[in-house]
Amino acid sequence: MPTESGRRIPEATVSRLPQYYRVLLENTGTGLVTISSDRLAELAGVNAAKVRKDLSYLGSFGTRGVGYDIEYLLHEIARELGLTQDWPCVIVGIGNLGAALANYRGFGARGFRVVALADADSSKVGQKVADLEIEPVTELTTICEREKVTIAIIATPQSESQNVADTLVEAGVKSILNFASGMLSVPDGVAVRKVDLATELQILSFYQLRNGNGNNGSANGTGPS
Amino acid sequence: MPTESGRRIPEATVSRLPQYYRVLLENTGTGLVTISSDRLAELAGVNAAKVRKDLSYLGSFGTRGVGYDIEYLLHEIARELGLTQDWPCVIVGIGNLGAALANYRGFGARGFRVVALADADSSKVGQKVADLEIEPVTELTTICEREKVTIAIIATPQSESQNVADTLVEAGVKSILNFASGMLSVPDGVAVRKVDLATELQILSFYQLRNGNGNNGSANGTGPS
DNA sequence: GCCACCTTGTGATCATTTTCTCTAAGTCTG
DNA sequence: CAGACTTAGAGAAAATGATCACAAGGTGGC
Ligand SMILES: NC(=O)c1ccc[n+]([C@@H]2O[C@H](COP(=O)([O-])OP(=O)(O)OC[C@H]3O[C@@H](n4cnc5c(N)ncnc54)[C@H](O)[C@@H]3O)[C@@H](O)[C@H]2O)c1
Ligand SMILES: NC(=O)c1ccc[n+]([C@@H]2O[C@H](COP(=O)([O-])OP(=O)(O)OC[C@H]3O[C@@H](n4cnc5c(N)ncnc54)[C@H](O)[C@@H]3O)[C@@H](O)[C@H]2O)c1
Repeated sequence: MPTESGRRIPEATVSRLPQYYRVLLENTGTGLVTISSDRLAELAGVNAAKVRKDLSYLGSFGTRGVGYDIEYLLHEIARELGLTQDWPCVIVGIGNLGAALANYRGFGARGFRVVALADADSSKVGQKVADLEIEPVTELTTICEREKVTIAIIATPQSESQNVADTLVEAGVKSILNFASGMLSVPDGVAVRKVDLATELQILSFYQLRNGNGNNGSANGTGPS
Repeated sequence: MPTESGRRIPEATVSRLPQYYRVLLENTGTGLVTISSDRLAELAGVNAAKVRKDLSYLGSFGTRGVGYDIEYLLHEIARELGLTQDWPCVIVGIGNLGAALANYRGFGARGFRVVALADADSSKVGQKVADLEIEPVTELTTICEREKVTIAIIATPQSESQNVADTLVEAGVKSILNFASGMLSVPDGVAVRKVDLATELQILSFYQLRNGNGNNGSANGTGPS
């Protein structure tokens, strides 16, 4: 059910667009103007046919015999992914991981701006991390409204994650990135993605056992739930 | 090309086994002895038929009319994922993220033990993080051999990640969890999994644009590269 | 022991994703 | 300007994964 045009972009494609985007960005300084699907595929670590199929969902703006105009392609992907706008983010749970994320200057670079931090621990509230003051998690609703937060990052212990998610959803947040290990129940229309260390390690463990089967694991975040 | 039996476990199934494992673990204290595919599916946030299909790849040890014996199922999944053995891990790049990972007591719990830390910054070398002394990255080969490292976690800047990976592969490491954003080229038989914040956020951004399409994003780590 | 009830395991079907192949469209050289 | 060459785009086929539907097997009540 696409918002504007008739084309529907497959989930698998969506999860690869950021990779292409990154690779293209890395090629903007090099004087290159165009890039072929072959080269892009090589840099992104995927199959060239896949690149062409993926990009064809965005429209047909490659030039046969030449390739894709890098600037234009960047612009199109950015538009499709919504990277042309600003997404204010909040991080909930400023422990080991939350603090590292807050200090991470690197995704703030491209539209994702951490605008608030929240924690339940009163001894942490008021402390400054990465120039932001940690606020009490009881104020979460207020914070989200004040800052027009659209994306929330949960880095609390697993036991608290559902509560926090409920509050966030209540406050109108529509996208959640969850670092706690459990599953989150959210209403339709709210997107959740999970990053789970333990899962990743366990998958590696599996392939370690079956070593030499040529299966390279595979990058994250791609598949359907 | 499975190691022992004739059954081959699909990649998609492998990436769900850790979820089942976690859910089952959370149900060991509750006095419950068995669990039905329905209940397990609900707790893991997937379809019941999928649970049964997945588990059927491990063999048929459910009891019709009753469900699966929790202890036995845990044991079987652990065996399949190789969680019955110890996997010594090294973390390379002890910055914001690397330090958070090193301090994280939680995956050390189940077979994954961080046994060494390495960094290129000489001012960090010798410091202690989580009771481990940071060693120079130039010693990486020695460290891997000394500690019999099988899984490496890369948390260096992206620019260094390929170099580090090459060294690790050289030293015989067969599984890499990469937090840097780029792609890693590794020989066949080495598994790489990637955790990329920027990618996750960008995917969320996409679904934020197309809001209300009923697509919940979907959990990570499932899909093929 | 028979019967009503549950729940697994699996063959069949459907959907999605990946890959292959080939054509059409363009560039570049001479 | 013609011909060689490069590369996107699209249709078809193959592979993989999700879901359905139901028979087979097992439990517990009586
Ligand atoms: N640290 C890591 O490397 C790592 C890796 C993978 C997963 N995780 C997961 O990320 C989460 C956080 O890990 P961590 O190591 O940072 O833990 P942590 O204990 O260091 O931090 C958790 C923080 O959440 C806060 N908190 C607790 N309840 C809260 C609530 N209801 N609302 C807001 N804040 C609350 C705590 O005060 C604390 O500051 C855990 O679920 C963990 O499993 C962490
Ligand atoms: N911090 C985060 O929340 C976060 C989130 C997502 C992704 N990342 C990625 O994780 C990586 C690390 O992020 P960070 O915030 O910890 O960065 P950081 O700069 O804090 O830490 C990087 C560490 O790597 C060390 N290092 C540099 N070159 C090295 C080499 N050749 N060998 C060994 N160590 C080396 C540095 O000395 C430093 O200690 C980056 O690639 C970043 O993009 C970080």
